[in-house]
Amino acid sequence: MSNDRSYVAALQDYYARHRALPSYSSIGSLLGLRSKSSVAALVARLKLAGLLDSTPDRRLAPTRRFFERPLAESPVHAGLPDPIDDAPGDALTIDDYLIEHPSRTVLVRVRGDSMIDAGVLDGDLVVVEKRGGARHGDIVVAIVDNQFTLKRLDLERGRFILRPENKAYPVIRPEGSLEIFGVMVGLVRKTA
Amino acid sequence: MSNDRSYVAALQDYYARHRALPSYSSIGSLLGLRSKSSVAALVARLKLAGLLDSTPDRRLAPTRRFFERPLAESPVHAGLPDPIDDAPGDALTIDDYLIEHPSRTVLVRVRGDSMIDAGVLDGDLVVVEKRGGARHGDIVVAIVDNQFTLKRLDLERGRFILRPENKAYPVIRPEGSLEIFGVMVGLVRKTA
DNA sequence: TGACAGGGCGAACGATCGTTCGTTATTGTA
DNA sequence: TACAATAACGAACGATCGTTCGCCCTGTCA
Repeated sequence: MSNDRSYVAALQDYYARHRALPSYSSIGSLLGLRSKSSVAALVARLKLAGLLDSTPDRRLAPTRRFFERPLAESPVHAGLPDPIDDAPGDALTIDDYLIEHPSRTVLVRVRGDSMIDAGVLDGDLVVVEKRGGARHGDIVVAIVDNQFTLKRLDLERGRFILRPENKAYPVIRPEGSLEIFGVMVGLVRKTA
Repeated sequence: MSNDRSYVAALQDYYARHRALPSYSSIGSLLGLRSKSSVAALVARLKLAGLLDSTPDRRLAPTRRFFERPLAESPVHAGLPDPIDDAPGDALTIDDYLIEHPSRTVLVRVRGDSMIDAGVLDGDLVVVEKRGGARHGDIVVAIVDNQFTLKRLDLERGRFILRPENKAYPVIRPEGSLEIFGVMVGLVRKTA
């Protein structure tokens, strides 16, 4: 029922505070349900609604939908979309949005404007997933002359080249093998 | 031991996949520890390191630190690729980095390429701080014809105008007052 | 070389978990 | 009014939880 809405809200608050879901009995006292079976029924409903899920070891876990914000009309400008609804909507945090494999992901500060035509500016942070296997077309962090460099990986006559996205810079044609540090999977910029 | 590092990595990946931490025995089989007491010792170490925490009902929960990503600040890099290892360089969460005032901050999806020369591409997420007071030079989200639009706020003969960062688009000269929704303070892009 | 500390093992334990089942109260519909 | 569906209760149960304890390796270092 629509009572469930407020229950979900309480669970969302709890999760936001602790980054974990409580146990059934804790849910109970949290929501004012005295019986664990009521909680079990609620959980079943929420699983059906696609808000909750179970991990492989049968622990309760929120789904992506759990984090979606409810549609709220902007009080001032009728008919105006609340911009948060245009947001990814399925991510609690930006980190979660950008980082799929935390253990393999690092942030690298961009120096220079050699990728400016790809919308990568000096000072930006690039989200890099460390892996060897990159495909042409990817923007990669390569190791050239013992230095990190961010370039577009491309293919030229069957050989990999590193192409800057700025006509003022030359294409890099590595001799021998090309060492790929990782692949750019995202970008973060802080303005002022 | 620095073995803990790989343990943490596995836990981070697990959490990224399920948005919940596994139980002790699951942690055990996940990490190759056959005894729950080994897991308990590990958990104690990680709590001491400030990576894990307990909820009021004694459930395991990650701390903010758990989500931090290493930041490779210097492009200069001598040894083999692993800036992760205890690099004095700091670590940060992207949310903390970008969002100073959570309650006033909102994400807006960019549509179109009118700001491409400012490195803002179609599909990017713009971090917007809701406030009326903007200064010329700021990139702002304005409300024009009941629609959000992202433009550079500029001054022309004492009047505010909205300047796209793309020569193919016209400058917007609002008649009457100009309604500012908020100021862009950051940008997030997810790359395939 | 011997002591020691760190990390892991394995068994045992009480506490808590989530499930199940039968019951009750309320509500909307036939 | 009768009936079905919904939401909650409360008790009981086996399973799993996290803790604790003692023991065993394996490096390190004086």
